[in-house]
Amino acid sequence: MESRIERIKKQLHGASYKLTPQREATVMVLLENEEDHLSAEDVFLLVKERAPEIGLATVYRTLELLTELKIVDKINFGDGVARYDLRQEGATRFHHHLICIECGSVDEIQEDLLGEVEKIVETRFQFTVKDHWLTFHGICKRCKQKENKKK
Amino acid sequence: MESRIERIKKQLHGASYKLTPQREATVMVLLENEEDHLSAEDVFLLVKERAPEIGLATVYRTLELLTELKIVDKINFGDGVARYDLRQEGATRFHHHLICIECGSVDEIQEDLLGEVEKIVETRFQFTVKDHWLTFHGICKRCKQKENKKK
DNA sequence: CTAGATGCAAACATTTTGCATGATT
DNA sequence: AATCATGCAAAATGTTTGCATCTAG
Repeated sequence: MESRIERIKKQLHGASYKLTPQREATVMVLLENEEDHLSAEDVFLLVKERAPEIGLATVYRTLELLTELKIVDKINFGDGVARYDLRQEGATRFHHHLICIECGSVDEIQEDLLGEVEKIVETRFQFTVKDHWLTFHGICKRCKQKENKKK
Repeated sequence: MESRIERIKKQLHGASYKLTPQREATVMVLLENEEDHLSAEDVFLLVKERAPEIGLATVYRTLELLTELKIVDKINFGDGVARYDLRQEGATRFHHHLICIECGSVDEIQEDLLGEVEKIVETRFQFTVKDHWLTFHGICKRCKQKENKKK
């Protein structure tokens, strides 16, 4: 069984990009922090732990590369910082996010909830959907529980 | 019949903000370009036409204010620039966008297509939805017509 | 009259780029 | 060996802030 990291490496190779230690370390960091939504700076600091000589510019260049190859998605939650999120293997659409306006947590929804909605968009607006970006703002489960305990 | 601009002015007043000529000019520009998705710089240049002494910082401060009052929404389509979009009067949710990956056009969908999806999120993830942000990437009607003509 | 708003310039934060050096295929 | 990738520093971009001045209420 081939591991996820190996497949990503092959993807890089396949697109005729060199497999440098810096790129490898960056991919590893992304895999190990799949739950998080790391900024370039975050990735830089984590990569630095295992490859201290790496420069921030290289991280930016690698993340751009991975975005191009659709291995990661670049997201922007409104603060001025770009974050990078691994795409599920084989997924044709980006996953959804739940952002809590109380605690700032970001949860992911892997299921695609937009099948019907995309059909409507395709027929009613004659727009061929290639990808989607859906984010909900609201109150998360955990904060609601906290609220209830107070009462 | 009260005009939209007057109601916005009252909202400003109501929140005890002063109604300066600069703020008025900024709101006018937003109303006159409701279809567009103007950046702060865009707004600045347009406001400058009618109030040449205005400074960019004031535009930023006004746009922040209007965002706070939910008169406009601050959006980020992935390029590093924040754009500002008037919210429909009385709308509790932000409207959706269709971004064409061919020509870069941004169309708006005012109808709320997410009623059912929000219900699922509320029950399945116990997340109370306050607002949503939905963007589709794909090929717009116009670009598809151009494609067909070529054949 | 006074709190709040403005314009300007400087500061900030993030991201991009130029270039000489270094490493991968 | 040749091409592509890297690190560093400088530059570019977009946004925010400090402060003296001004103005709407």
